[in-house]
Parts: sequence; C-alpha cells; structure tokens
Amino acid sequence: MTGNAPPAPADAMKDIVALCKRRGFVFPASEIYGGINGFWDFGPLGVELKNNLRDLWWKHMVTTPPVGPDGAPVQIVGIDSAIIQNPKAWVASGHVGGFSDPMVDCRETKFRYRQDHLIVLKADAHNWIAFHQEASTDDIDRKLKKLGLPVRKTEYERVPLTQVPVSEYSNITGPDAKTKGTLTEPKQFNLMFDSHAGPIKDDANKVYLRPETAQGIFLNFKNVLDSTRVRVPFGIAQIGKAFRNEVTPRNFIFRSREFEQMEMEWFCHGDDAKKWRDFWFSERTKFWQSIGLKSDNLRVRDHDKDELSHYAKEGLGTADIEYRFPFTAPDFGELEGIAHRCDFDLTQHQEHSKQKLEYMDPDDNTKRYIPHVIEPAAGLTRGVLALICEAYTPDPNRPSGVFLDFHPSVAPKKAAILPLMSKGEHPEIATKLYMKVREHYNIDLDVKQNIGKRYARQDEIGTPFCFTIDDQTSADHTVTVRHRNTMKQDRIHLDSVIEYMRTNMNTATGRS
RNA sequence: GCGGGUGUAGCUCAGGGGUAGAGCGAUACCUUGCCAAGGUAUAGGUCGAGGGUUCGAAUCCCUUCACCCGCUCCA
Repeated sequence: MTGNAPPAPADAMKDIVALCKRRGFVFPASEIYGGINGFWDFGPLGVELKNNLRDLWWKHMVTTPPVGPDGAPVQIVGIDSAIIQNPKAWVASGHVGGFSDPMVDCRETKFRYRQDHLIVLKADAHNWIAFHQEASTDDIDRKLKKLGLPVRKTEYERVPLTQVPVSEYSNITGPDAKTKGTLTEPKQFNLMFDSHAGPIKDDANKVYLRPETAQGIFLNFKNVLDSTRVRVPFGIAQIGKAFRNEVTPRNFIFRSREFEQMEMEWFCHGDDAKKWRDFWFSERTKFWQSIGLKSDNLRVRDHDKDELSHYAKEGLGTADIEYRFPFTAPDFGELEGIAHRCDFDLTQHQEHSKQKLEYMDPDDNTKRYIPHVIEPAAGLTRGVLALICEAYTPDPNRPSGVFLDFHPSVAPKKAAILPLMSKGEHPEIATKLYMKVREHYNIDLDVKQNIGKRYARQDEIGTPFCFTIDDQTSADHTVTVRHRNTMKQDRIHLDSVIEYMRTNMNTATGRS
C-alpha cells in the first residue's frame, strides 16, 4: 500500500504465514487450545490448493502418465494403502531399527550430536577425545594441542562412540568441550509414532503410523501384479498422510509431524535403473516447472555420497529437486527426491514375510528377478508451500500491496464474478453467470463492497481472472475481464466466458 | 533439547498495579460506481494458559503452552 520496497526474504515468510491464516490457506492446528507443535490445518483455500496439486500429480502419474524413452506411454497404477500396517513391515523396511538416531548432548556446550557420528580417540587411559567422524587431521591436532596432549594421532586408538560403554563416558572430552565427562548418555529419538491396535495397551499389539507411504506400495507389489496386467517396467503410485515424530518441527508446514506424500515406485530391471532414474528426474522436474515453479528458485541436485540412505548405498543414489524457500535462502530445501532403492525393499519383505516377491518375465519363464525400484517421492505439503512462496509477490502499486501469482492450474479460485453494483440488475446477471461457470471451474461470486476491495481480495488469494458485470453488460451482453498480474482489462462477450477461461487456463499469467 | 525474542479485538500494534485502547478490517444502512472512496451505526477482548503476591493484576513473581530466530537434528 505504501511505496516500500518488497520485504527481505526472511520477513517475507512472516507475511506469507500471516496471509495464509488471514485468507484461509493454513491455520495452526487446534489453535483455540493453544495449538500443537508440528501440526497444521488447511483452510478453505488451502485445501483447494492442495487438492489441485494432488490431482495434477495423479493426472501426470496415473491418468495420463508420460511417454517413455521408447515412445510408448508408461504404465502406472494407483493404490491407497492403510496408514497402519503389520508392525513387521516396519522391521523389514528398516524403520524400527534404523529410523531412530541415538543422540548425546554435551552438558558444557549444549551441543547435540548423533552418537554414530562421533569417534573417540584414546590419548591415554583416562584422556579420551571425541571428534566428529569427518573432522580433519588439522582439527584434531589443534584440539589435542589445546588440551595439552601430545599430537600423535596416528598412534592413538580410534573407537566409534557407539562402542564405548556409557560407564566410561567420564573419560571423554566432547568435540566442542574443554572439560571431561560432559557428554550425556545416548537418548533414543525414534521418529515413528506408535499406537496400539485394540483396547489393550501392551507390546504385543503395538503398531506404527507409517513414516512414509512407500512401504504400502511394496507390501502390495504382489497383489498388483496378480490383479492387474501390468508388466515390468511399471509403476505404483500413492498419495497419503505420513507421520514423523520430528525432534524439531520448523518452518511453517515445511517440516511438520503429520504431512502428505506423493510417491511412485517404479519397478524395472536392475540393468535399466540408470535409464529410468534419468527419465524420472527429468519428468519430475518438468512437472514442477509446468505448475508454476519456473524461477531459479527451483534447482536439481545429486546427493553427496554421505547423504545416501540405507537402501541406496549400492545403487545410483538420490537426486533431489529443491526449492529455495525464504527460510532456507540462499540455500534450498528438499521438495522431491528421486531415489534408486535397488531391490532393497522387495528383498527385505521377501525375507521377512517368506513370500515370493520375484517377478517372472512373461516372455521367458526361466527369468526371475527382484525388480529394482526408482522412487520419485514428493512432499505434497511441501509442494503447497513452494507454490505459495513462489506465488507471493509484493506489489506496492496495488491496493492489496501483494498478490499471489499462482499458475491458473493450481489457483484455488480460477475466477471471480463481480457485479459492479449491488443493486439493479448487475447481481442477477452475475448470479446467472456464476451458476453457469461453476459447473466447469471453481469460482467465487462476490457482491458486497466496492469493486476495488473485491479486486484486492481476489489478488490476495491469487485468482487469475475477475469478470465484472456493469451497465454495458445489460446493453450489449459483454463483461470485463480483469487480469490479476497486470490489472488490465479486456471486454468479452458474456457467452464466451467459459471458452475464454478454457483457452487461457494453462497459459495465462496476464503478463503479456 | 539449549539460547534469545514474541504473545493485548479478525489484522497491525499502543498501554504498563485502579472501569480495556487506536488504526485498519467485519456487519447493516445511506451515498458512489472499475481498483482497499465517504458517512452513520453496530458487533468483537476473561490482555496465550495456569498458579502466586496484593484491597485490587493485562501490568509484578513463578510455571506452562504456542510461534519466530539461532544451535542441534532431519531416509
């Protein structure tokens, strides 16, 4: 509203959160009870935005999947599995054993470390020094010197902290500490929520809320093969809630404890994994660009070796599609990971379940193998956040001071019908038009208040088009189209509104 | 989990032991009719929650919750 410059990125996040609440995109969960850390509710506009993204993903994956490298459309089917599965599934997947990271705290420095990241160097019987496993020899020398110990590191015994009994922690000086014995005993941080199936609360009926939707797909691999006519290579897609008991939920809906994933497991022969990984990496990048993440805030990146997950150690690794969120800038945050999971999951489930999960080549019955998996796994919740951040556009030259530059395909409201006056025949014509257009598109009808306030409101929720009925409408059956981004207007015939929206829906930004 | 900050009307914020405030917004009506215009009126708050001190607490003290920033962490 004033002539101020656009807010700095860090401030932008504050404004975005406020806008999301004010206009009904995202509310803090159970807010009237003081909220609950790590949980968020989607409001009337947020759910439309999220559903749009969800439906577009499903369309790109399942309904109209892309054309593969060989020129034929690829084959992907969908499922919707239960959030709670037999707990053995999570033992097999590695989540019960591995989805927890024992942590040690330093009482002196208040730093916290992953126990399995620390190495202990035994300088003598009672002077042990802990280091991060990646500490350079220079770092180690400097630390030894500072503590007055001889610098002879190659001669010292090196032991992972995980192998040091807690009773001997009193000998250890922490990585950033000056005094001995400040490391606490390791604490378990299991990231899986658990519950109990049935009324009795004991270990026998302990169950877990899924920390990823992927496992539900692997558990149904055989069912899908047996009930459909898919042949390798093919994909199984799923969208749904997942739960992680994050130590520190942060950054609005970026890392919450309950979130939504869009995952597709692509089953192929191990020899073809590289080809498909590249294919999906490229397809998934195009997808995000096609729905509006076009700026250089979107980037693609191959994982470093040390980031590889437990299932990808032997494979081609993971490539990330990342977005530069205001709170990560100038860094990027993960939006989607395209992982080569090898045959890890199916092999694990075959071993644990004792069920044959091999694929038999239909052209050659002697060929049996466990397919490899390429997994494009995207965060639906994070996608929504990226769309909002990308759309957020401060503009001091308009009454709202800001507008959301959504691509029309994701905009929660595609258009608003606005009678210029709340009296006379404008509202009647507007209502008629609204009833007609709403059969095709999600739109608003707004009658109250002066036209400027109504345009401002639509700007703030990112509605691409406003159709306004004025006195000329009753004379010659035309309405004005007001474009969100430019605030410019055209006049079109009343009967061509739907056609106009159809032709402009996929391309229109109003910038031209 | 640690350190710092914040919490008063839908939003932005002022107040700082003695009847709860402003601007914007919302609602109704009037006026106007293409970019948050003007007028009149109305509604809306147990000052984040709980406890304590006090004749009296939004204000002082303690506890707690949530959010933000920084650490830490994140398949």
